[in-house]
Amino acid sequence: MTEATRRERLRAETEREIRQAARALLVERGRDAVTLRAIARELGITAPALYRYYDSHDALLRQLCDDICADMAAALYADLAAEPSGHVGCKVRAVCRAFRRWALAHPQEFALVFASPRDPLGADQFGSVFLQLAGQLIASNLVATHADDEVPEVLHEDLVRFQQVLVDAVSVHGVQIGEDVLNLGKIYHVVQSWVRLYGHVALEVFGRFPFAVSNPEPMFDSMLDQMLTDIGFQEDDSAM
Amino acid sequence: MTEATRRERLRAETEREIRQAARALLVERGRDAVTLRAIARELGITAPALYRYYDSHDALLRQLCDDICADMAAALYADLAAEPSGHVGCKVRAVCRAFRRWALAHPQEFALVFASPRDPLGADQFGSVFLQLAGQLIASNLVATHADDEVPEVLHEDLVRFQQVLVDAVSVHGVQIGEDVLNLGKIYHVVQSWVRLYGHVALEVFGRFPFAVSNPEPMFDSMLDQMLTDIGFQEDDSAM
DNA sequence: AACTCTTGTAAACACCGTTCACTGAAACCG
DNA sequence: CGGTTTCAGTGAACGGTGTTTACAAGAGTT
Repeated sequence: MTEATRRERLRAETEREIRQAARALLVERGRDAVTLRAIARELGITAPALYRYYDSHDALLRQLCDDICADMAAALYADLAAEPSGHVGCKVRAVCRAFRRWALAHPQEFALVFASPRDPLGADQFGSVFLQLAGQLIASNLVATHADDEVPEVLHEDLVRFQQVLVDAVSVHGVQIGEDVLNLGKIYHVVQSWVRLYGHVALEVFGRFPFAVSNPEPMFDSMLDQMLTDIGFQEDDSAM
Repeated sequence: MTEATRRERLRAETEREIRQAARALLVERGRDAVTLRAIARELGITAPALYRYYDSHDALLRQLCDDICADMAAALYADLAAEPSGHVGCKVRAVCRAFRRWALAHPQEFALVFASPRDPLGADQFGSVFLQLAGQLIASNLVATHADDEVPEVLHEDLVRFQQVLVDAVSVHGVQIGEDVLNLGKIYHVVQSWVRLYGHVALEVFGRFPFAVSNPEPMFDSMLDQMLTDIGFQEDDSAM
């Protein structure tokens, strides 16, 4: 079972503790509290020892981002699995709600991952969750279709690339979908849905709605209904 | 002319320089570079001297936020004034484009103001610009109307409050609008527009689109068209 | 047993926010 | 005018930070 040497096990254990301590500091006392010395203090070692595990404070923060994304993905998949309905619209709704719930429950993590003017992409970061889900769910929605000519011609190039990204992301999980199923009209609405989903959640987490919303949840659900309608799902289960 | 005493003039001048230096540091080297000592160094004074002007580093950062918002508001108003068309849809488009342009040109400022898990509101901060514009522009759009019963009943309470906020914001500028003009359907779409506008801009600034968008501008314009259609403006000038 | 590799330490450097006792000049007042 | 108050700015200090360096000591290898 434990093929690793004793030293490797200890190292892995320490690294786990480092991540755990960093995460706890972020959650409990904010981004600025995630300090090499604070982490080391938590583990009962000295700060320079952490350089045996990470090249710099910044590298550790990047690792923290990856951990957060992985955890969020797990939470989203869990909530998706807990969704009893096989109806695709219900699944999309479940994931979107899970995203909002997660963000509200983890504001510091959300801010770190989703709202830092960082390196170009981070595509493999959080995106993969949504890519896979979006690809699968849309591929399984064979009913409603949009014509490609609904979307401006200037966008075609980018949307075709995104189409490929979706197909690739899904195929990693063994599911094959024809490109004809995932036409540009749908792709466009997926992007628009991500804009609205992210927009609402970020505004709520950062408290940047133009007025104090006493009960944002129905507003979110209402937006979800509109999103699903736009994307081509029937709305007959909008009360769900 | 200069009613102020010599000392008051010097103080005001120094405060101006502090803000200016802080802003330059934020723009050129990021949030973490906005340091009391760095600012003082720039002015040729020592760090503790800054405590004669601000209670703490945090207070200075808050002031910086306010400055940024004021500047952004000025930029938006300027772009609005530069819009030749009297058509309301064109004005809305101009302001939304100006917002995107400003955010892309000032990513650090945008991140500081719009994406920090801060104090509850900050409503008077950036919001006022949009509130006034939204109120005025919508009030002047007497053509298209939405029925109140389009929006879920659960949202009415919040939307009525926002309605009042809009009316107040506009009345500060001397414009009076009847509450019947600003019905709940429109209000709801204003909020939804803010969600999409903020969502797209934040995703673009933070590089968090699910794929590399080579040319986001047409996508933004396309979204604007959809927003304006949803909000009730005619789309006959969508090519503008 | 001798050797290397790895994980930790302690000391140091330069930077940070913040406090405090102080100086010197501007402003005020009798 | 002279004395006094107000106040912007200083220098030293405290505890905190990221990071580098030289060094110790145990684990693994031969």
